[in-house]
Amino acid sequence: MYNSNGVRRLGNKRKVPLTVIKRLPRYYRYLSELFKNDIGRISSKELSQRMGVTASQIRQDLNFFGGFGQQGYGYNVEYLYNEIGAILGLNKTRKMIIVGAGNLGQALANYKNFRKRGFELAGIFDVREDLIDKEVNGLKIQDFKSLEGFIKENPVDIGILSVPHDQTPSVAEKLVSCGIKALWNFSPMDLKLRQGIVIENVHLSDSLMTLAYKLNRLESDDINC
Amino acid sequence: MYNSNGVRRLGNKRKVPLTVIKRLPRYYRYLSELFKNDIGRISSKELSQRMGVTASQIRQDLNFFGGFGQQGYGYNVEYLYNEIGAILGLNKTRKMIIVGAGNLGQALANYKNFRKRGFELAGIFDVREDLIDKEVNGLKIQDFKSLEGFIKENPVDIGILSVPHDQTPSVAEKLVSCGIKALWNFSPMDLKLRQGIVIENVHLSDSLMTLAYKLNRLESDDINC
DNA sequence: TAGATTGTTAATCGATTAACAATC
DNA sequence: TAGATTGTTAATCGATTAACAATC
Repeated sequence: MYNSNGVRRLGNKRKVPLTVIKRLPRYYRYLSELFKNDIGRISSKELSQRMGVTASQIRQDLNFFGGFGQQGYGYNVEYLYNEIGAILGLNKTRKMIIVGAGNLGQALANYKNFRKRGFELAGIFDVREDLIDKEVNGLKIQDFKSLEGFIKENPVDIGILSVPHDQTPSVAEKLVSCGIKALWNFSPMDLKLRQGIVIENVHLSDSLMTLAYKLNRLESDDINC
Repeated sequence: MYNSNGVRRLGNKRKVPLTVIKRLPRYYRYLSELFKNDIGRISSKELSQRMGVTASQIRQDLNFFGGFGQQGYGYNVEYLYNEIGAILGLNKTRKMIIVGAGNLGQALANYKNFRKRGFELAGIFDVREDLIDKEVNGLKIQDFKSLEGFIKENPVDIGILSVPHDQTPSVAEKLVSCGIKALWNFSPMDLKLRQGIVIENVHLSDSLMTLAYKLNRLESDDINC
């Protein structure tokens, strides 16, 4: 089903652009803060000022998913917070495993916020003998060899890849062959995604390089201007 | 100085959009791979196929910074690699400190790739008594109280914030008051940036929520289509 | 030279902002 | 009711893609 611009529609709705989706977690964070501070309602204008975006953009973004506000009133904070959570799928629990129990893997395993949002760590795996059986946040690191068996016994939604660079493709392949459909990739390498697999790449070094660029420009502006 | 579209120009050049800048590290990674594999030259077409973007976009992006190619030949891999590195500022060493030596802070401290790109870790700080004096990647974790004195003795370019959520604003303020102009922020909170300070936020939970959204949509597409 | 491929301008596409009728 | 603020359409802006003359 296509609209007049040739854009695919899902059911009755336009396909939501990725730019919009990436803003949802940010709205969610701000609404969470408002809710914590017992603020019951908010207008797009007020929220736009807090967030440093336009009110138009907020209303446009939300209306991809439905009309959550009320003319003359604005938005009910708790309601909108829950709705965005539901859109993001935070109302259903997602089981995760970590592959690669080095520093980063262990740091992620200890991250408390995930569980709060409905993400549950089910297992941690590594190939390194000295790490196997070590306990991290209440879970014993398991031998990577037992991964396949584990996934057969325990359904897993999300695979977290915190393995060294050169092992990323093969580990990703393994996870996908075990039926995992979502990969959260921390290696500085883009994973080729096949149909039916979703991926989020977290390229820390890209972010640091971007920061270096900004700093450079800042310094040269100081000199020139 | 402004061009016909009213866009500010820097010297003779248009201001480079952030979207373009964020793509530079990715070009840099791909060129690094090509260089490692002894590939001496590449055309925008060939590179576009490897990266899954259009050749037009590559040529447009590069031409914000200058003409690095040659008609009929393409781009010299080593030259372009070095040029992009220079644009990103990777040819000058940047001193960094980490504030917050929890799991994430320690993971970052152990990250080997940073040094390779010219980022040098100069210090790690925390308030926790049990962490102070612990050695991480050859550096002793220092008392947060000694931060100010340390920065006076040792010039620092980049401050890495891996402290708990609620301490982020005050620590950021402290770093800025000590003269640090670039912050790499890992807390799930946007830092308000004042004039003359540059920030990169790494919101891990935002990325995970985006992944959850994609997974949801994937599953509902499976059912509907 | 002929073929290849850039740098750059023009055309298209998509995303953001503005405006306002609808309505709480 | 009058004022406020949404949902939505229209206008603008910016980013991407296409096209091609320049030239190696």
